[in-house]
Amino acid sequence: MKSNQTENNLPEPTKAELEILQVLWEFGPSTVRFVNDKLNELREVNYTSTLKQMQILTEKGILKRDESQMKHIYIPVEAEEKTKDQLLDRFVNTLYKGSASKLMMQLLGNEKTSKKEIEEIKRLLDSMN
Amino acid sequence: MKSNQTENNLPEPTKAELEILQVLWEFGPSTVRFVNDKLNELREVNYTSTLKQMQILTEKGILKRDESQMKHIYIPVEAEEKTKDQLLDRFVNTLYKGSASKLMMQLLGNEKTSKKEIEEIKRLLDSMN
DNA sequence: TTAAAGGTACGACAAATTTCGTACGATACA
DNA sequence: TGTATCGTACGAAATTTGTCGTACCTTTAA
Repeated sequence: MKSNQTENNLPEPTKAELEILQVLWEFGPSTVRFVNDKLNELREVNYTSTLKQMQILTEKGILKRDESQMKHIYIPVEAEEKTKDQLLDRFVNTLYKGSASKLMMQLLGNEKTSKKEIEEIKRLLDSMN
Repeated sequence: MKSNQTENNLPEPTKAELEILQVLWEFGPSTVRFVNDKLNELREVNYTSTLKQMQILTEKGILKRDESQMKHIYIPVEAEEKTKDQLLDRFVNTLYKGSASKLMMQLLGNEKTSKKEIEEIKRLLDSMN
């Protein structure tokens, strides 16, 4: 048996799970039906597939749900920022040995990062002082 | 059938594949034995498992190999920077809707990013003007 | 009061990824 | 020259992840 846990003991969200989290982050606590509809704007997914995923996410402790009504309402346990922090952390560690500035360099060297974005970042840093 | 391709048509490296790439990036072209030994410093892996992975990576066109000797030498096809660019790009798009500055904010808000790192980033930006 | 619509539960299947056993060829050297 | 060692090839098992069919419950409205 292999356990796939982050340092604070939350299982790593998979790709499909992340898709669901994104919807919940964007639109707040939602029903399976709502999430499934959103997903279907991007690709075809069966309702029960989404349902199953959300049930698994609940088992894993990534989502919790309000069962007081027939239409269960699902809610992320951790705040968006916190989960993203974990993912970012893992990403930086994996690819850049934990060096944020290395990641930055990559980002700045990347042609996809626009001048406008760079200005934005500069402003951000200056305002931190 | 589901194809998992990046925009420039390279299959996405999986987790285990990434581990192998890291070793090759760090130590340069290597034999399976060498890579396997490195991996085993982190976790137990069977030699033939690593071999198989590297063969798959070669089939996918992510690695190429020099078969002129009995001990084949494996080499990444794309430069480290390029592959990381792709991964970073995907990461930013997935989690931050493509906004590099949003990622930055997350990075700066993250307690794991040290003051020293932040200074480093500032210097970097200033030197870009 | 029943049929349709919409909900959950859950086992089973499918696909992708990872790991490994076994076969067998090369090399080294006692 | 034979046997231990080290290499590759490759099918298949194991695991993880993703999808779906079916059963069955609840609500709604004719």
